[in-house]
Amino acid sequence: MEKAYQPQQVEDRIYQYWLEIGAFDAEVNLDKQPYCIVIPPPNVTGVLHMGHALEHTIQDLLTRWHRMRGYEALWLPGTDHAGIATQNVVEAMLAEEGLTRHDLGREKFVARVWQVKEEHHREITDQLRREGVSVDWRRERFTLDEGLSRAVREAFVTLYEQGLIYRGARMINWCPRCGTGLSDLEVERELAQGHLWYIRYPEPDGGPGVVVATTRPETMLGDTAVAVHPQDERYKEMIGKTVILPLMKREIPIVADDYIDMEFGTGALKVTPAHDPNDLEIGQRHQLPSVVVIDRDGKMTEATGPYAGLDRYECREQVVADLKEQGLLERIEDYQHTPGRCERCNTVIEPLVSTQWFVQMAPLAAEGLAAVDNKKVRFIPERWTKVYREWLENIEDWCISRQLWWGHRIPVWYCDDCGEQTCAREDPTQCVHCSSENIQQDPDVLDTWFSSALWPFSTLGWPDETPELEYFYPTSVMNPGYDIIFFWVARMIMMGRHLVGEEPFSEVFLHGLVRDEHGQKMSKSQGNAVDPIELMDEYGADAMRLALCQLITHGQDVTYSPDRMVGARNFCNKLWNASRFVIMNLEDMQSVELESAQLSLADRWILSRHSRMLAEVQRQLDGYNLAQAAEAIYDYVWGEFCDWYAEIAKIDLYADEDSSRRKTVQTILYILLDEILRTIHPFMPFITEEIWQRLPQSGETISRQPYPQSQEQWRDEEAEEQMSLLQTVITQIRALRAELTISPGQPADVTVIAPNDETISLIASQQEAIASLATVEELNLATAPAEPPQDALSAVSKGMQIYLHLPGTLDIEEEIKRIRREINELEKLRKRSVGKLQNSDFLNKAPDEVVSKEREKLAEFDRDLQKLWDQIKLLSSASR
RNA sequence: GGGCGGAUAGCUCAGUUGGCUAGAGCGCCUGCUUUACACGCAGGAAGUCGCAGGUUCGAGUCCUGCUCCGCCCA
Repeated sequence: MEKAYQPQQVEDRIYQYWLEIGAFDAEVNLDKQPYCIVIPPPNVTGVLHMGHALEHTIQDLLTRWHRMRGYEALWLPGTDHAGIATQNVVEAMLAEEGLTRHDLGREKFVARVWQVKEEHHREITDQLRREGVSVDWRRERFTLDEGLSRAVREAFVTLYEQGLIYRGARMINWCPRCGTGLSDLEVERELAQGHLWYIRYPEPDGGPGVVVATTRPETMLGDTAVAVHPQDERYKEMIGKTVILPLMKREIPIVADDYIDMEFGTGALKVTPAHDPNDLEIGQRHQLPSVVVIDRDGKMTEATGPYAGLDRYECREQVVADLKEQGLLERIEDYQHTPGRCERCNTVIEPLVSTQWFVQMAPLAAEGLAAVDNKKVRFIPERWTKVYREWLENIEDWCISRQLWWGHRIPVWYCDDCGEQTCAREDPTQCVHCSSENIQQDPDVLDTWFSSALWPFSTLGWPDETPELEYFYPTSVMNPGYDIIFFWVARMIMMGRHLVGEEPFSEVFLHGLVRDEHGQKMSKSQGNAVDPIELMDEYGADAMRLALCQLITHGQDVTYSPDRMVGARNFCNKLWNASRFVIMNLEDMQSVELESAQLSLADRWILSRHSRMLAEVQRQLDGYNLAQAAEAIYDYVWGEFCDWYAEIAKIDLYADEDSSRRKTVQTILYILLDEILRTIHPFMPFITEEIWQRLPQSGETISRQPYPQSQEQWRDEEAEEQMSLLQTVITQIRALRAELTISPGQPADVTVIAPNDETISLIASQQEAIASLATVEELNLATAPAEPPQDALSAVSKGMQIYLHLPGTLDIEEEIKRIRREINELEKLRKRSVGKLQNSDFLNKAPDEVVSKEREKLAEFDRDLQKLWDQIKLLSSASR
C-alpha cells in the first residue's frame, strides 16, 4: 500500500467497478423494504456547484446507509430541462454569434437547445460520478423525455378536465427581456434607490388640482383616474371632480378609495389600471378604463402619442423633462423601493394584463395543507412546516404558461372556425367541438416547475401503474434546499396527493445554502464560487464529502471552510494508514473466537468503545444529525482506535509470533477495521471500498455489506473505567516528561502512589502499556511512599500521585511554584463544589444522583489537594 | 409591516429533554525522522457562551426585553 492515500488513483477505478457489478441497481423486491430518494434534478444547462455537492453527499449517505441496512435502496437520478434558464443560456450563446432565436426559428432553435443540453448533461453526470453517487443510472430521467412528457400531458389534461386549469386574461408579471410571463415566485424584490416624482394634475379650469407622487412617471400616460382616501380632509371637495392628465391632456376623475394610504406621498394616487395590480383593482371598483401604454418589449405603445416607440426608461426621462418644462413637476425626492425583477435575467418586470394559463390553487392548497395536518409529510427541521403552511394559506393562482420555446407545449388546440379549445391526451387532428381540421396548438410552453412538480412519480412511471410506482412510491425522503420549498416541495406534495392519491414522500430533509468562507453567498459573478471539481482534484471526493458532512447543521446555511477540507483529507490519510498498519500485521492471521479468547483490558475497552460509537452513529443518523454522526466516527477512529488501541496492540503484535495474544489482537484489529470501514462507507465510499478490497474477505463490494450494529455484549463499563485510569497515568507521565523536555527516546523512572491495592494491581497489570506508551523504564508502585522521592517531579490526579524521577537535580523552587499553580486551580473548583454542598436547597432539591456526584468530586479535590500540599511540605523541608 | 434563523476560543462550528471543571477541526506555542501515518506523534495556551433582566438549588441550554447580522413574505 502507498504510504499516503492517493484519491486520484482510486476513485475512477472504483466507480467503474461499482457500475460493472451493478452495485447501485435497485429492483422491485417484495422481500425487502423499499427506500427511495429521487434526486432534485439539476438544471441541465447549469454547472454543478457546492450546493449540489452538499445535496448529493447527503442523499448518497442516506441511500448507502439504507442499502447496507438491508433496504432495497433506489436513488433515482435525472436532470431538469429548466425552461427559461436553459433558453436564456442558449440565447446568450446565439447572441455571441449575432443571432436571436427568431433568426433560427422555433424548430432549429429547439434542436440547438437539445444539442447544448447533451453537452451539459455529459458534464453533469461526469461530475455526479466523481462525487461517488450511488444512483441507479439505468433509471435516469429527464423532464423532457418521452415518459415524463406523457406524465405532464396527463397531469395537464386531468387538471383541465377537472376545471383546475383555466385560461384567462389577468394581470401577470411580464419580463420584457425574456418576453414571457412569469409566476409570482419567479419575481424577486430587491431594494433599489429610486425617486419619488411629485406631479401636478391641474383642474380643467386651470385650478391647482392635485399633486400625485409616483415612482414610475412614465405610467402616467396610462392614468385613468386619481384616487384619494374618502376620509382625507385635504381632498374631500375634489372627489367626483376631474383633473387634466398632463401631457396627454385627458380629463380623468378623482375617485375615493379605501385602499389609499394617506401618509404616502401627497395622499393622492395616480391610477394606472393597465400597469399595476393595485391600480387594476381600484380601476375595477370604479369602472375605470384601462389604457395600455407599455407593450411586451417594454416600449411605449401607440396610445402614448409622441412617446410611442420609446423604451420605458427613455420615456421616463422624457416625461419628466416635459413635465418640468411645463412647470408641473413639483419636486423630486430620493426614495427606496423594491421593484420586481426577473429571477433569471434581473430585468425589472412589467405588470401587465395578459391572457395566460393558470392553475387554480385553492383546492390544491387544501391538499397540501392536509398532507402536513395529517402528518403524512414531516419537515426536518420542523420549523419549515410553518413557512410551508403560511405560503399555502395565502396562495394565488399559478400562472403556468410561458412564452418560450423550450419546454412542454401546452396541449391545447384552438379552432380557427368555431374558436373553441381542444385539450387532449393525444394530439388531436380536429376540433372536438366542430370537427374542423383548422386547429392550431397553443404556441406556449409550461412553466418548468410544472413538470418538476410531478418528478417523484413521473420518474417512477406514472401515469402508468408500474411495479416501480407501486413499490417505491411514496418515496422516503426528499432533500432539497430550503430555497425551493414553494417552487418545488409544496407543488410536489399537492400534485402527488391530487394526481396519485398519496403524498410523494414522507419526509422533507431541508439543507441550507453553501456560502463562502466569509459567509457570503457563492456566485459566479462575484468570483467567490468554489468549484467542487477543483476540491475533489485537490483533496479527493471522500475528503470533500466528509468535510461537507461535518459542516451540515439542520437547515442552516453552510459556510464553506477550506480548513475543513484539509482536516477531512488528513482523516482520509489517517484511515488509510491505520488500515495499512492493520493489514501489514494481518498476513499470518489465524482468527480466534473472541468469546473464548483471553481479552486484555485494552481489548475489552476498545470493543466497548466501538460498540458505543456504533450506537451513537445510529442515533445521530436516525435524527438526520449527519455532522454528529461523522464526529462520532472521527473521534473514535482517530482518538481511540489509532491513538490508544493500535499503540497498545503493537506490544502483542511485535511480540511472540505464535502467541495467542498476537492472534487475539489480530482478530480484534481485523474485526474492528472491517466494521470501521463499513461504518464510514456511506460518508467516504471510495477509500473505504479500496481498503476493504485489500482485507482478507471474499465479498464483492463493501457497499452491499451489512451496516455494523452496536453489540450490547461488548459493552464493558468496568473496562472503560479502568482504561480511563490507565490513560490518566500515561498522560500524566507524558506531561511531566514534556515539562522537563526529556527527549522521547530517553526512558524514565516513575513511581506511582495509588490510593488502594486494587489500583496498584490494575496499574501493575498494565506495566507494559505504560512502559511502551510513556517510555518508562522502571515503574515503582505503592499505596504509600516508604520514603517520598525528593528527586522527582510529581503530578496528582484521580487520587494518584505520580513521580517522574529525574536524571539530574530538581529545581525545587520551580517545582514548588508549579505545584502552587495547580493548587490554585484545584482550590477554585473545590470552592465551587463546597458552595454547592453547603447550600441546603441544592441538597434538598437536586436529584440524589447529582448530589452524590458532587460529593465524589469534592472528595477527589480534597484528596488531590492534600497530596499536593504534602508534596510542597516535603520539598520545602528538603530545600532547607 | 409580518415571520424565521444566527450571535459560544483567532477562524469555521458542535453542545438533542437545564447538572459543564464549555468541546472539536484549523490556526497558535513547545518538543519529536518513536519500525501505519510529519496529511504524523506528544504536550500546551486560548472563551465574563451578544447585552439586560427573570425562572430555578443550578442557565450556553428555559422565559421576557433589547442590540447587531442574515434570510423569507408583503
